[in-house]
Amino acid sequence: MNMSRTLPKKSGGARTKLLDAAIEIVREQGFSATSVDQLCKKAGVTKGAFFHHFASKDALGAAAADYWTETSSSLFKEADYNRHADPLDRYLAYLDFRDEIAIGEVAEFTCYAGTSLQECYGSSEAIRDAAYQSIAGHSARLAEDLDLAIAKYGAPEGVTGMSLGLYTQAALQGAFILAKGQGDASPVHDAIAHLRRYILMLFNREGKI
Amino acid sequence: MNMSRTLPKKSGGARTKLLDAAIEIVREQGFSATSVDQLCKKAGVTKGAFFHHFASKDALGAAAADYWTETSSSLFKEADYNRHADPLDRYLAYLDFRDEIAIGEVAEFTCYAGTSLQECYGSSEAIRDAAYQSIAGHSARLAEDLDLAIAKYGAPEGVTGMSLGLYTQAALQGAFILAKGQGDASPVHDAIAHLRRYILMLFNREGKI
DNA sequence: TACAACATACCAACCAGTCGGTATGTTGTA
DNA sequence: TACAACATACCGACTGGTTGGTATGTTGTA
Repeated sequence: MNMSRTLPKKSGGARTKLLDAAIEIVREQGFSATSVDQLCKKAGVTKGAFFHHFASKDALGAAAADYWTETSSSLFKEADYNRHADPLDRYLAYLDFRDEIAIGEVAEFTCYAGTSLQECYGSSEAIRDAAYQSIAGHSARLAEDLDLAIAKYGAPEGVTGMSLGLYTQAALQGAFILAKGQGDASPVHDAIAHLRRYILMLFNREGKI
Repeated sequence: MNMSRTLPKKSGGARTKLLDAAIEIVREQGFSATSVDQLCKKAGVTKGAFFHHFASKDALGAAAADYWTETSSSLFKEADYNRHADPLDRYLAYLDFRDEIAIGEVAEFTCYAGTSLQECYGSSEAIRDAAYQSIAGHSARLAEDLDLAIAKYGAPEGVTGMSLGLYTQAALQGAFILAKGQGDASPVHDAIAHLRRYILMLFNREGKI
Protein backbone atom coordinates (compact mmCIF):
# COMPACT_ATOMS: atom_id res chain seq x y z
CA MET A 1 0.00 0.00 0.00
CA ASN A 2 2.67 2.52 0.89
CA MET A 3 6.45 2.72 0.84
CA SER A 4 7.04 3.44 4.51
CA ARG A 5 8.78 1.02 6.79
CA THR A 6 6.87 -1.76 8.42
CA LEU A 7 7.45 -0.30 11.86
CA PRO A 8 6.25 3.11 13.03
CA LYS A 9 8.98 5.53 14.08
CA LYS A 10 8.75 8.81 15.85
CA SER A 11 12.07 10.05 17.09
CA GLY A 12 10.74 11.59 20.28
CA GLY A 13 8.36 8.72 21.04
CA ALA A 14 8.57 6.06 23.70
CA ARG A 15 9.40 3.43 21.12
CA THR A 16 12.64 5.04 20.01
CA LYS A 17 13.58 5.92 23.57
CA LEU A 18 13.18 2.28 24.54
CA LEU A 19 15.22 1.12 21.56
CA ASP A 20 18.03 3.53 22.42
CA ALA A 21 17.91 2.45 26.05
CA ALA A 22 18.04 -1.22 25.06
CA ILE A 23 21.09 -0.77 22.87
CA GLU A 24 22.87 1.10 25.62
CA ILE A 25 22.03 -1.17 28.56
CA VAL A 26 22.20 -4.51 26.74
CA ARG A 27 25.70 -3.72 25.50
CA GLU A 28 26.71 -3.10 29.10
CA GLN A 29 25.09 -5.96 30.94
CA GLY A 30 23.52 -8.30 28.42
CA PHE A 31 19.91 -8.94 27.48
CA SER A 32 18.77 -11.42 30.12
CA ALA A 33 20.36 -9.46 32.94
CA THR A 34 18.43 -6.37 31.89
CA SER A 35 14.87 -6.11 33.20
CA VAL A 36 11.92 -4.45 31.53
CA ASP A 37 11.65 -2.05 34.49
CA GLN A 38 15.29 -1.05 34.07
CA LEU A 39 14.73 -0.39 30.38
CA CYS A 40 11.66 1.74 31.13
CA LYS A 41 13.47 3.72 33.80
CA LYS A 42 16.41 4.43 31.48
CA ALA A 43 14.05 5.44 28.66
CA GLY A 44 11.94 7.57 30.99
CA VAL A 45 8.71 5.79 30.10
CA THR A 46 6.38 3.43 31.92
CA LYS A 47 5.67 -0.26 31.55
CA GLY A 48 2.41 0.52 29.82
CA ALA A 49 4.31 2.27 27.06
CA PHE A 50 6.69 -0.67 26.77
CA PHE A 51 3.98 -3.26 26.22
CA HIS A 52 2.03 -0.88 24.03
CA HIS A 53 4.89 -0.85 21.55
CA PHE A 54 6.36 -4.34 22.04
CA ALA A 55 4.51 -7.60 22.45
CA SER A 56 7.19 -8.99 24.74
CA LYS A 57 10.71 -8.40 26.00
CA ASP A 58 11.99 -10.67 23.22
CA ALA A 59 10.17 -8.56 20.64
CA LEU A 60 11.99 -5.49 21.96
CA GLY A 61 15.30 -7.33 21.70
CA ALA A 62 14.62 -8.25 18.08
CA ALA A 63 13.36 -4.76 17.22
CA ALA A 64 16.49 -3.31 18.78
CA ALA A 65 18.59 -5.49 16.47
CA ASP A 66 16.68 -4.11 13.46
CA TYR A 67 17.13 -0.61 14.86
CA TRP A 68 20.82 -1.29 15.24
CA THR A 69 21.00 -2.41 11.62
CA GLU A 70 19.39 0.85 10.48
CA THR A 71 21.47 3.21 12.58
CA SER A 72 24.79 1.48 11.93
CA SER A 73 24.17 1.00 8.23
CA SER A 74 23.43 4.69 7.80
CA LEU A 75 26.57 5.47 9.80
CA PHE A 76 28.69 3.44 7.39
CA LYS A 77 26.77 4.54 4.31
CA GLU A 78 27.45 8.19 5.01
CA ALA A 79 31.05 7.82 6.14
CA ASP A 80 33.86 9.43 4.19
CA TYR A 81 35.65 6.21 3.28
CA ASN A 82 33.09 5.52 0.53
CA ARG A 83 34.54 8.33 -1.54
CA HIS A 84 37.52 6.27 -2.69
CA ALA A 85 37.24 5.24 -6.31
CA ASP A 86 39.13 1.99 -5.96
CA PRO A 87 37.24 -0.87 -4.22
CA LEU A 88 40.31 -2.04 -2.33
CA ASP A 89 41.03 1.50 -1.16
CA ARG A 90 37.44 1.65 0.00
CA TYR A 91 37.83 -1.51 2.05
CA LEU A 92 41.11 -0.35 3.56
CA ALA A 93 39.55 3.00 4.44
CA TYR A 94 36.67 1.10 6.02
CA LEU A 95 39.21 -0.57 8.28
CA ASP A 96 40.66 2.86 9.11
CA PHE A 97 37.18 4.07 9.97
CA ARG A 98 36.50 1.13 12.24
CA ASP A 99 39.84 1.78 13.87
CA GLU A 100 38.94 5.41 14.48
CA ILE A 101 35.55 4.72 16.06
CA ALA A 102 36.90 2.13 18.50
CA ILE A 103 37.45 4.65 21.29
CA GLY A 104 36.06 5.43 24.72
CA GLU A 105 34.23 2.99 26.95
CA VAL A 106 34.13 -0.61 25.74
CA ALA A 107 30.32 -0.76 25.83
CA GLU A 108 30.20 2.27 23.56
CA PHE A 109 32.05 0.83 20.58
CA THR A 110 31.06 -2.84 20.80
CA CYS A 111 28.30 -4.34 18.71
CA TYR A 112 24.72 -4.84 19.91
CA ALA A 113 24.12 -7.48 17.26
CA GLY A 114 27.18 -9.53 18.16
CA THR A 115 26.48 -9.32 21.86
CA SER A 116 22.86 -10.39 21.63
CA LEU A 117 23.54 -13.04 18.99
CA GLN A 118 26.10 -14.62 21.27
CA GLU A 119 23.80 -14.52 24.27
CA CYS A 120 20.35 -15.15 22.79
CA TYR A 121 20.95 -17.61 19.97
CA GLY A 122 19.64 -20.50 22.05
CA SER A 123 16.85 -18.73 23.89
CA SER A 124 15.22 -16.45 21.31
CA GLU A 125 14.85 -17.25 17.66
CA ALA A 126 13.61 -13.74 16.85
CA ILE A 127 16.62 -12.03 18.41
CA ARG A 128 19.07 -14.49 16.91
CA ASP A 129 17.69 -14.03 13.41
CA ALA A 130 17.52 -10.23 13.61
CA ALA A 131 21.04 -10.02 15.08
CA TYR A 132 22.55 -12.36 12.51
CA GLN A 133 20.80 -10.50 9.74
CA SER A 134 22.50 -7.34 10.98
CA ILE A 135 25.98 -8.84 10.79
CA ALA A 136 25.41 -10.79 7.59
CA GLY A 137 23.93 -7.74 5.87
CA HIS A 138 26.89 -5.61 6.87
CA SER A 139 29.26 -8.31 5.60
CA ALA A 140 27.38 -8.42 2.31
CA ARG A 141 27.95 -4.71 1.79
CA LEU A 142 31.67 -5.18 2.40
CA ALA A 143 31.59 -8.16 0.07
CA GLU A 144 30.53 -5.96 -2.85
CA ASP A 145 33.76 -3.98 -2.67
CA LEU A 146 35.81 -7.07 -2.01
CA ASP A 147 34.35 -8.84 -5.03
CA LEU A 148 35.24 -5.82 -7.15
CA ALA A 149 38.75 -5.90 -5.72
CA ILE A 150 39.07 -9.62 -6.49
CA ALA A 151 37.89 -9.03 -10.06
CA LYS A 152 40.35 -6.17 -10.46
CA TYR A 153 43.43 -7.55 -8.70
CA GLY A 154 42.81 -11.29 -8.53
CA ALA A 155 42.90 -13.53 -5.48
CA PRO A 156 43.78 -17.14 -4.55
CA GLU A 157 41.35 -19.97 -5.28
CA GLY A 158 38.39 -20.07 -2.93
CA VAL A 159 38.69 -16.48 -1.73
CA THR A 160 35.35 -14.72 -2.27
CA GLY A 161 34.13 -11.28 -1.28
CA MET A 162 31.53 -12.69 1.10
CA SER A 163 34.04 -15.00 2.73
CA LEU A 164 36.39 -12.07 3.34
CA GLY A 165 33.51 -9.87 4.50
CA LEU A 166 32.38 -12.42 7.06
CA TYR A 167 35.97 -13.00 8.15
CA THR A 168 36.38 -9.27 8.69
CA GLN A 169 33.32 -9.24 10.93
CA ALA A 170 34.50 -12.34 12.77
CA ALA A 171 37.86 -10.75 13.57
CA LEU A 172 36.14 -7.56 14.76
CA GLN A 173 33.53 -9.35 16.85
CA GLY A 174 36.18 -11.52 18.45
CA ALA A 175 38.32 -8.46 19.15
CA PHE A 176 35.33 -6.90 20.92
CA ILE A 177 35.21 -9.89 23.24
CA LEU A 178 38.91 -9.48 24.03
CA ALA A 179 38.33 -5.76 24.57
CA LYS A 180 35.68 -6.61 27.14
CA GLY A 181 38.17 -8.79 28.95
CA GLN A 182 40.96 -6.26 28.84
CA GLY A 183 38.80 -3.22 29.47
CA ASP A 184 40.13 -1.19 26.55
CA ALA A 185 40.13 -0.98 22.77
CA SER A 186 43.66 -2.19 22.10
CA PRO A 187 42.65 -5.69 20.95
CA VAL A 188 40.43 -4.05 18.32
CA HIS A 189 43.27 -1.90 16.99
CA ASP A 190 45.57 -4.94 16.94
CA ALA A 191 43.02 -7.07 15.10
CA ILE A 192 42.50 -4.36 12.50
CA ALA A 193 46.26 -4.10 11.95
CA HIS A 194 46.47 -7.85 11.29
CA LEU A 195 43.43 -7.73 9.04
CA ARG A 196 44.96 -4.90 7.03
CA ARG A 197 48.25 -6.76 6.68
CA TYR A 198 46.42 -9.87 5.49
CA ILE A 199 44.45 -7.98 2.85
CA LEU A 200 47.52 -6.09 1.61
CA MET A 201 49.45 -9.33 1.20
CA LEU A 202 46.47 -11.09 -0.35
CA PHE A 203 46.22 -8.44 -3.06
CA ASN A 204 49.98 -7.86 -3.35
CA ARG A 205 49.50 -4.24 -2.46
CA GLU A 206 51.93 -2.07 -0.57
CA GLY A 207 50.44 0.08 2.19
CA LYS A 208 51.05 1.59 5.57
CA ILE A 209 52.07 -0.90 8.24
CA MET B 1 50.64 -28.19 54.77
CA ASN B 2 50.01 -30.27 51.68
CA MET B 3 50.51 -30.01 47.95
CA SER B 4 46.93 -30.51 46.85
CA ARG B 5 45.00 -27.96 44.84
CA THR B 6 43.22 -25.11 46.52
CA LEU B 7 39.88 -26.46 45.36
CA PRO B 8 38.56 -29.89 46.28
CA LYS B 9 37.84 -32.08 43.27
CA LYS B 10 36.09 -35.39 43.22
CA SER B 11 35.06 -36.42 39.76
CA GLY B 12 31.83 -38.05 40.91
CA GLY B 13 30.92 -35.26 43.34
CA ALA B 14 28.21 -32.67 43.09
CA ARG B 15 30.73 -29.93 42.43
CA THR B 16 32.05 -31.41 39.21
CA LYS B 17 28.57 -32.38 38.08
CA LEU B 18 27.45 -28.78 38.53
CA LEU B 19 30.51 -27.47 36.67
CA ASP B 20 29.85 -29.82 33.75
CA ALA B 21 26.18 -28.85 33.73
CA ALA B 22 27.07 -25.16 33.77
CA ILE B 23 29.40 -25.43 30.79
CA GLU B 24 26.78 -27.33 28.83
CA ILE B 25 23.74 -25.16 29.61
CA VAL B 26 25.47 -21.78 29.61
CA ARG B 27 26.89 -22.43 26.15
CA GLU B 28 23.35 -23.14 24.96
CA GLN B 29 21.34 -20.38 26.57
CA GLY B 30 23.69 -18.01 28.33
CA PHE B 31 24.45 -17.47 32.00
CA SER B 32 21.70 -15.09 33.10
CA ALA B 33 19.01 -17.07 31.33
CA THR B 34 20.05 -20.18 33.24
CA SER B 35 18.58 -20.61 36.71
CA VAL B 36 20.20 -22.33 39.67
CA ASP B 37 17.33 -24.82 39.73
CA GLN B 38 17.92 -25.68 36.09
CA LEU B 39 21.62 -26.23 36.79
CA CYS B 40 20.79 -28.48 39.74
CA LYS B 41 18.29 -30.50 37.76
CA LYS B 42 20.76 -31.04 34.92
CA ALA B 43 23.49 -32.02 37.35
CA GLY B 44 21.16 -34.28 39.31
CA VAL B 45 21.87 -32.56 42.62
CA THR B 46 19.86 -30.36 44.96
CA LYS B 47 20.04 -26.69 45.72
CA GLY B 48 21.59 -27.51 49.08
CA ALA B 49 24.53 -29.10 47.30
CA PHE B 50 24.84 -26.11 44.99
CA PHE B 51 25.19 -23.58 47.79
CA HIS B 52 27.35 -25.91 49.81
CA HIS B 53 29.96 -25.82 47.04
CA PHE B 54 29.44 -22.32 45.65
CA ALA B 55 28.84 -19.09 47.57
CA SER B 56 26.62 -17.71 44.81
CA LYS B 57 25.53 -18.25 41.23
CA ASP B 58 28.30 -15.86 40.15
CA ALA B 59 30.86 -17.94 42.03
CA LEU B 60 29.73 -20.99 40.07
CA GLY B 61 30.10 -19.03 36.83
CA ALA B 62 33.66 -18.04 37.71
CA ALA B 63 34.55 -21.55 38.91
CA ALA B 64 33.19 -22.94 35.66
CA ALA B 65 35.53 -20.63 33.74
CA ASP B 66 38.48 -21.98 35.74
CA TYR B 67 37.23 -25.50 35.13
CA TRP B 68 36.98 -24.71 31.42
CA THR B 69 40.57 -23.49 31.46
CA GLU B 70 41.72 -26.75 33.02
CA THR B 71 39.81 -29.11 30.77
CA SER B 72 40.55 -27.26 27.55
CA SER B 73 44.21 -26.68 28.36
CA SER B 74 44.71 -30.38 28.98
CA LEU B 75 42.90 -31.13 25.72
CA PHE B 76 45.35 -28.94 23.81
CA LYS B 77 48.37 -30.02 25.82
CA GLU B 78 47.82 -33.66 25.00
CA ALA B 79 46.85 -33.20 21.35
CA ASP B 80 48.99 -34.65 18.58
CA TYR B 81 49.87 -31.36 16.98
CA ASN B 82 52.47 -30.68 19.66
CA ARG B 83 54.70 -33.37 18.22
CA HIS B 84 55.90 -31.20 15.36
CA ALA B 85 59.50 -30.07 15.85
CA ASP B 86 59.11 -26.76 14.05
CA PRO B 87 57.21 -24.02 15.94
CA LEU B 88 55.42 -22.79 12.80
CA ASP B 89 54.38 -26.34 11.93
CA ARG B 90 53.08 -26.64 15.48
CA TYR B 91 50.94 -23.53 15.08
CA LEU B 92 49.62 -24.66 11.68
CA ALA B 93 48.80 -28.07 13.11
CA TYR B 94 47.00 -26.32 15.96
CA LEU B 95 44.81 -24.63 13.36
CA ASP B 96 44.16 -28.03 11.78
CA PHE B 97 43.19 -29.38 15.17
CA ARG B 98 40.77 -26.53 15.83
CA ASP B 99 39.33 -27.13 12.40
CA GLU B 100 38.80 -30.81 13.17
CA ILE B 101 37.05 -30.28 16.49
CA ALA B 102 34.59 -27.73 15.11
CA ILE B 103 31.90 -30.31 14.34
CA GLY B 104 28.44 -31.24 15.57
CA GLU B 105 26.05 -28.93 17.35
CA VAL B 106 27.14 -25.29 17.64
CA ALA B 107 26.85 -25.27 21.43
CA GLU B 108 29.21 -28.24 21.57
CA PHE B 109 32.23 -26.63 19.88
CA THR B 110 31.86 -23.01 20.98
CA CYS B 111 33.78 -21.53 23.90
CA TYR B 112 32.39 -21.19 27.42
CA ALA B 113 34.92 -18.47 28.22
CA GLY B 114 34.10 -16.36 25.18
CA THR B 115 30.37 -16.71 25.71
CA SER B 116 30.41 -15.75 29.35
CA LEU B 117 33.00 -13.00 28.89
CA GLN B 118 30.78 -11.40 26.27
CA GLU B 119 27.69 -11.67 28.44
CA CYS B 120 28.97 -11.09 31.96
CA TYR B 121 31.75 -8.55 31.59
CA GLY B 122 29.53 -5.77 32.88
CA SER B 123 27.62 -7.68 35.52
CA SER B 124 30.19 -9.92 37.20
CA GLU B 125 33.80 -9.03 37.76
CA ALA B 126 34.64 -12.54 38.94
CA ILE B 127 33.28 -14.22 35.81
CA ARG B 128 34.81 -11.62 33.51
CA ASP B 129 38.26 -12.03 35.04
CA ALA B 130 38.18 -15.83 35.07
CA ALA B 131 36.88 -15.98 31.50
CA TYR B 132 39.44 -13.51 30.17
CA GLN B 133 42.18 -15.36 32.00
CA SER B 134 41.11 -18.49 30.15
CA ILE B 135 41.42 -16.88 26.73
CA ALA B 136 44.53 -14.84 27.50
CA GLY B 137 46.25 -17.89 28.97
CA HIS B 138 45.48 -19.95 25.90
CA SER B 139 46.78 -17.14 23.69
CA ALA B 140 49.97 -16.99 25.72
CA ARG B 141 50.65 -20.68 25.05
CA LEU B 142 50.19 -20.09 21.35
CA ALA B 143 52.43 -17.05 21.62
CA GLU B 144 55.35 -19.18 22.75
CA ASP B 145 55.39 -21.06 19.47
CA LEU B 146 54.73 -17.92 17.48
CA ASP B 147 57.64 -16.11 19.12
CA LEU B 148 59.88 -19.05 18.25
CA ALA B 149 58.59 -18.89 14.67
CA ILE B 150 59.28 -15.15 14.50
CA ALA B 151 62.82 -15.68 15.84
CA LYS B 152 63.42 -18.44 13.30
CA TYR B 153 61.75 -17.01 10.19
CA GLY B 154 61.43 -13.29 10.89
CA ALA B 155 58.30 -11.14 10.74
CA PRO B 156 57.29 -7.55 9.94
CA GLU B 157 57.80 -4.78 12.47
CA GLY B 158 55.32 -4.84 15.32
CA VAL B 159 54.26 -8.45 14.86
CA THR B 160 54.70 -10.30 18.16
CA GLY B 161 53.78 -13.81 19.23
CA MET B 162 51.25 -12.56 21.76
CA SER B 163 49.66 -10.21 19.26
CA LEU B 164 49.24 -13.09 16.79
CA GLY B 165 48.04 -15.42 19.53
CA LEU B 166 45.33 -13.00 20.62
CA TYR B 167 44.38 -12.33 17.00
CA THR B 168 44.00 -16.05 16.45
CA GLN B 169 41.61 -16.24 19.40
CA ALA B 170 39.72 -13.17 18.23
CA ALA B 171 39.15 -14.67 14.79
CA LEU B 172 37.98 -17.95 16.34
CA GLN B 173 35.71 -16.30 18.90
CA GLY B 174 34.16 -14.10 16.25
CA ALA B 175 33.68 -17.11 14.00
CA PHE B 176 31.82 -18.82 16.84
CA ILE B 177 29.38 -15.91 16.93
CA LEU B 178 28.79 -16.23 13.19
CA ALA B 179 28.34 -19.98 13.64
CA LYS B 180 25.62 -19.29 16.18
CA GLY B 181 23.87 -17.08 13.68
CA GLN B 182 24.18 -19.52 10.82
CA GLY B 183 23.56 -22.64 12.83
CA ASP B 184 26.59 -24.54 11.59
CA ALA B 185 30.37 -24.64 11.77
CA SER B 186 31.17 -23.31 8.32
CA PRO B 187 32.17 -19.79 9.51
CA VAL B 188 34.75 -21.43 11.79
CA HIS B 189 36.27 -23.45 8.94
CA ASP B 190 36.33 -20.34 6.75
CA ALA B 191 37.98 -18.23 9.43
CA ILE B 192 40.64 -20.86 10.01
CA ALA B 193 41.37 -20.98 6.26
CA HIS B 194 41.91 -17.20 6.22
CA LEU B 195 44.03 -17.37 9.35
CA ARG B 196 46.19 -20.09 7.82
CA ARG B 197 46.64 -18.11 4.61
CA TYR B 198 47.64 -15.03 6.61
CA ILE B 199 50.23 -16.89 8.62
CA LEU B 200 51.67 -18.64 5.56
CA MET B 201 52.08 -15.31 3.76
CA LEU B 202 53.43 -13.63 6.85
CA PHE B 203 56.21 -16.19 7.18
CA ASN B 204 56.70 -16.64 3.40
CA ARG B 205 55.89 -20.29 3.75
CA GLU B 206 54.18 -22.45 1.14
CA GLY B 207 51.45 -24.76 2.42
CA LYS B 208 48.17 -26.37 1.60
CA ILE B 209 45.39 -24.00 0.51
C1' DT C 1 -16.03 10.79 19.64
C1' DA C 2 -12.80 7.60 18.32
C1' DC C 3 -8.39 5.93 18.67
C1' DA C 4 -3.41 5.91 19.49
C1' DA C 5 -0.23 6.81 23.01
C1' DC C 6 0.72 6.55 26.99
C1' DA C 7 0.20 5.89 32.71
C1' DT C 8 -1.01 3.21 37.12
C1' DA C 9 -1.96 -0.66 39.70
C1' DC C 10 -1.57 -5.10 40.08
C1' DC C 11 -0.55 -10.38 39.68
C1' DA C 12 1.20 -15.05 39.39
C1' DA C 13 5.45 -17.29 38.45
C1' DC C 14 9.95 -17.49 39.27
C1' DC C 15 14.30 -16.30 41.23
C1' DA C 16 18.66 -16.60 44.17
C1' DG C 17 19.65 -17.58 48.41
C1' DT C 18 18.59 -19.49 53.51
C1' DC C 19 18.04 -22.73 56.99
C1' DG C 20 17.22 -26.69 59.90
C1' DG C 21 18.27 -31.07 59.38
C1' DT C 22 20.62 -35.95 58.13
C1' DA C 23 24.10 -39.29 56.71
C1' DT C 24 28.66 -40.40 56.35
C1' DG C 25 33.24 -39.78 57.06
C1' DT C 26 37.68 -38.35 59.88
C1' DT C 27 40.37 -37.52 63.90
C1' DG C 28 42.06 -37.17 68.53
C1' DT C 29 42.55 -39.67 72.69
C1' DA C 30 42.15 -42.98 76.47
C1' DT D 1 39.94 -50.55 69.54
C1' DA D 2 36.23 -47.74 70.94
C1' DC D 3 33.92 -43.70 71.19
C1' DA D 4 33.18 -38.73 71.45
C1' DA D 5 33.83 -34.62 68.90
C1' DC D 6 33.78 -32.63 64.84
C1' DA D 7 33.81 -31.95 59.59
C1' DT D 8 32.03 -32.57 55.04
C1' DA D 9 28.51 -33.45 51.76
C1' DC D 10 24.21 -33.13 50.84
C1' DC D 11 18.88 -32.55 51.22
C1' DG D 12 14.52 -29.88 50.16
C1' DA D 13 10.98 -26.81 52.13
C1' DC D 14 10.77 -22.10 52.51
C1' DT D 15 11.18 -16.82 51.83
C1' DG D 16 11.22 -12.25 50.27
C1' DG D 17 12.04 -9.82 46.48
C1' DT D 18 11.92 -9.48 41.37
C1' DT D 19 10.22 -10.69 36.91
C1' DG D 20 7.57 -10.43 32.55
C1' DG D 21 3.15 -9.51 31.58
C1' DT D 22 -1.95 -7.78 32.10
C1' DA D 23 -6.06 -5.04 33.08
C1' DT D 24 -7.78 -0.76 33.44
C1' DG D 25 -7.45 3.75 33.41
C1' DT D 26 -6.28 8.89 31.38
C1' DT D 27 -5.08 12.20 27.90
C1' DG D 28 -4.01 14.43 23.67
C1' DT D 29 -5.49 15.11 19.05
C1' DA D 30 -7.51 14.38 14.41
